[in-house]
Amino acid sequence: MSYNTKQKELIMNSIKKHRKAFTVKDIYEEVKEYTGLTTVYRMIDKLVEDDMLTKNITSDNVTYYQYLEKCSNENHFYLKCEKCGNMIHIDCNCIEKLTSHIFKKHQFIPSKDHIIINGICNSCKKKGSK
Amino acid sequence: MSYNTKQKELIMNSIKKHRKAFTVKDIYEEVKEYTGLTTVYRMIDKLVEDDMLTKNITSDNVTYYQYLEKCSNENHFYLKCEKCGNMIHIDCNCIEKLTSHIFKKHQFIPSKDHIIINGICNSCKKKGSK
DNA sequence: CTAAGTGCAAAATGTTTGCATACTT
DNA sequence: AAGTATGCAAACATTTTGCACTTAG
Repeated sequence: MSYNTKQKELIMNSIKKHRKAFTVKDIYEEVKEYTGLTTVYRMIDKLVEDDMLTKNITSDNVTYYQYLEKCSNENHFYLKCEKCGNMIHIDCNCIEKLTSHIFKKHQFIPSKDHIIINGICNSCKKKGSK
Repeated sequence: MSYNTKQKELIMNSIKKHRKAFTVKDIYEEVKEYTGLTTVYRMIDKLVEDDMLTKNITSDNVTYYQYLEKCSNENHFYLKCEKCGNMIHIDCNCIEKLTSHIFKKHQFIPSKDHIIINGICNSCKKKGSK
């Protein structure tokens, strides 16, 4: 049903190395000697389908992916910095409070896999305002 | 510094009519008799810069814009349905609780303009699971 | 041997840019 | 008149598709 290939292994290794906030290009650059761009796209698409990666597109149209570790708890809550693009994983029950509130009071099922709050991270804040 | 034109007025009217979850195409379709696509892009870009619109790109690469009303309070909190694409505006202090927590405990400045939680809305939930 | 995977080139899509023209003020 | 806005066509970037070829099992 699914074959193991050198290309898949290469791409998977590259993804695991980057883990967070990588682009298709990032991966392709690392594997292009042995793998075509199409294959990278196809594999990343499948990983997103299989919930191994999250896909985020910034307001300037750059698509970032992030490798989802199989966490022990189901919190996948990220603070995403609008300046540097970094996604900071937060393990805090504050998000559970919010999601259960949303579910109960607003009749909406928040997606637990990846809740993302945009903003400015601490180090970008320090670097000063634009 | 800025001139008033028929095109701007047309585009602005169309945006205000749609208000939420519209695409460049949606607007263009409405004004194309009198306005070119480039102008629509340029105007929407400017409105985003000026914080009159928010820009969101879904995981299948569709760019939606949303007109930000000048609300009395500064809550711009949306629940975005991953199925139907609808963005539901929520006026509830739960979000302030969360943002002040994030600010205090996680040294991160959440963007107040548009906080979006993804998930499944009530009517899509009722329609059954895929 | 067969199904799955690959990779090229081409197509499709969405967005931006250069430039000549037209419009506002 | 001067600065701004417009719109076409072309450029661009990213992603997808068709198809012949290769590879894993």
